[in-house]
Amino acid sequence: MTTAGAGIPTGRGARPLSVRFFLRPPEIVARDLIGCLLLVGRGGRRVGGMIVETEAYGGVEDPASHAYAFRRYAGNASLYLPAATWYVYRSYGLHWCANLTCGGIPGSAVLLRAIEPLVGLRVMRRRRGAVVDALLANGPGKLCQALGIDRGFDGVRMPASRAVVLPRRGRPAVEVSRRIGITRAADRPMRFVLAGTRWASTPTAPRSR
DNA sequence: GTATCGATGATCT
DNA sequence: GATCATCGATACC
Repeated sequence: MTTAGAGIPTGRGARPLSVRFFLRPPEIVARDLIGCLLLVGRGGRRVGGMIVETEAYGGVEDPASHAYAFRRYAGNASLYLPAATWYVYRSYGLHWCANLTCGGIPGSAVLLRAIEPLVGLRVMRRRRGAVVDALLANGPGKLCQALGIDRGFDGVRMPASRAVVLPRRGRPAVEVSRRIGITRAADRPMRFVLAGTRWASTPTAPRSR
């Protein structure tokens, strides 16, 4: 079997995460996604890496969620689709942010915030421009740019040929902190970071806004 | 290393 | 017209 570093299986022996994996509350899914391998694209253009930072959004019960109080508009329809569906939206008018929907709470999802780049480094470097590898995918907008995730992924259910998540080995140490860049429900401990990683957006709890 | 600030424009009200 | 689940540059420690 081939690996992509850190003992992560990338070859034929690895099965993608099942839909059942995502049929749980977003905090559980967000924590368990840390250490998993995200792969996007096929063949020579396949890119990806180990998930090192996520945030949980509690759907209709979470004031910070786009689905809070059952809000519905054209752009957030995917949040209400079944678990393991991509919800991709535009942030600040120019960046993309990628989520995977969860079960337990309607409209709940996990925001993918950072990966350790492992597969397709040349492609990711080209997409991101001349930046150091530490800045390739250490933020939700940068992650989407490096992986080529855009609106075309919105509403697509996992696993799909265009993207898969492979399980991790073991139980990595995960640190919990406040979510980044939000004002409502900012105190909730719903951000998850692989302990000791240098690939997350910020190593410690972020500033409060 | 951490904090602050302005650009940015699609999306929503 | 207001609002950002951001980014990158800059200033400072």
